[in-house]
Amino acid sequence: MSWSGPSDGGSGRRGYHHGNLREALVEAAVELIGAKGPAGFTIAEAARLAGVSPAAPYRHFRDADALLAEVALRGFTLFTERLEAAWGGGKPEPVSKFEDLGRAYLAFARTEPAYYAAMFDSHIATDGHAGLQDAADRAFGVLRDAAERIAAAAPKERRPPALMIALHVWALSHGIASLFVREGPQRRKLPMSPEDLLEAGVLLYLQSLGLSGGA
Amino acid sequence: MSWSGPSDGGSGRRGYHHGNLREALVEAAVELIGAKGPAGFTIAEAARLAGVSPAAPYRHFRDADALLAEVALRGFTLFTERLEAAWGGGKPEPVSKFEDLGRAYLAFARTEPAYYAAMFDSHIATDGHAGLQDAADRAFGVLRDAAERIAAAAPKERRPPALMIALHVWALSHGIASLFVREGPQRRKLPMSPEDLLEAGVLLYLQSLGLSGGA
DNA sequence: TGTACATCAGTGAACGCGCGTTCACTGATGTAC
DNA sequence: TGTACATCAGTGAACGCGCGTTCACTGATGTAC
Repeated sequence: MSWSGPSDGGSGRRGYHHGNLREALVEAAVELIGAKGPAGFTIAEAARLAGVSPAAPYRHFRDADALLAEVALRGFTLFTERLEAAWGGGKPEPVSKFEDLGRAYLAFARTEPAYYAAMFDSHIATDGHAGLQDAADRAFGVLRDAAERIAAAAPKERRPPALMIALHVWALSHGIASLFVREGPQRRKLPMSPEDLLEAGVLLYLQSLGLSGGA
Repeated sequence: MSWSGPSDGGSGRRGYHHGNLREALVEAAVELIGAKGPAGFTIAEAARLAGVSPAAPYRHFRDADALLAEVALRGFTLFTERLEAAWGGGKPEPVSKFEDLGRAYLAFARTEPAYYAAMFDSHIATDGHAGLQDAADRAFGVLRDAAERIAAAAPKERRPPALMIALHVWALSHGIASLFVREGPQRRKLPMSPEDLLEAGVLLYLQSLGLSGGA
């Protein structure tokens, strides 16, 4: 009955050995986190979702935390890619590309709530999960590089510190994403989209630094 | 051996009946949330901490969510008080009191991490917990009123919308609190305190609106 | 003031559940010769 | 090319655990008369 060789028809399972269980577990974790938040996922349920016995995950992950950290790691990597793509080296026009970067931040929180939650809501201890801190640093690095480019437009003697700009814009983006994109009692109706709110905030901010055109 | 009447010496327990179990459970929940996050607390452990059988809490709370919602509710109320005290009606000088308001926001996140987590990290559904949304609204109201007072300083024909100011400042404060005050892989070393970062951001922002003196 | 009674708040035992983790095992895969 | 063997990845059964929730109960409190 099999026309397709060793495959079993799309599940990825190849008989007794799964073939790609590590990937399947990460995908399952993402799905579960998306459905119930970082607290609502368990190794056992991820195993079930991957169609495997509850002992199997331990061949690939030390414990639930390690799996969660892997999801966060991939989340930061994906996040970095999305931010880099949006920034695009700041060409052709840095300020408008900087706005695109902000929009990409919110878009990520919106379209990848599971990754976003694993990255920012799971409160994983960073030590013991090598690479996680680095991955988070790389994501922030995109923003910092962009801020450097933006700051460079100011005359040298009154150039604002790029790191400060990056921190302000990051915090504003994260705050808007947390308060107005995600669910919770703090969420409220806005008279505008989160994207527009962020754009207005960033433009006003850059304006006060003399880095953006007019009132 | 008892010099103090019906008390049993400080635990609040008065014999068979606890006397104030509802309060004790809320306090226990706050303590547990502070120690392990909103996900790491259970009704059973709160009962144990209050020195009571695991069935007792059900006389006071429908389930764990109801207890968590009560913590969040009290958190928002306390938060409102702190913010109001810091703002102090904007006297004597609105802009500097507005900065105090921001500092109070961060101070709350720092000194009351359990309440802060219950309010912003627990992802309680707001429906079914009457009063929670209102309490959150009142906290935001302090910020919105302050923003209105600040905006009123601008000439009428080019006065920025106070709601927008309130939303921007709230998001910036919340972002800084989430990223730089609380633990997690996203937290990084800052070249300044979160308080100074917020103050600089708010001043620059107000400046672009023509609402603050300076550079 | 005393007594009977109603109400209330907490008990403790019990239940079923799902989880994390371990263990000896076994089927599948890859490799040496 | 074939065979023996080592290694690897998943099995399934089992364990102890703590949780949420229920139940009939009982001790304490308050109140009517």
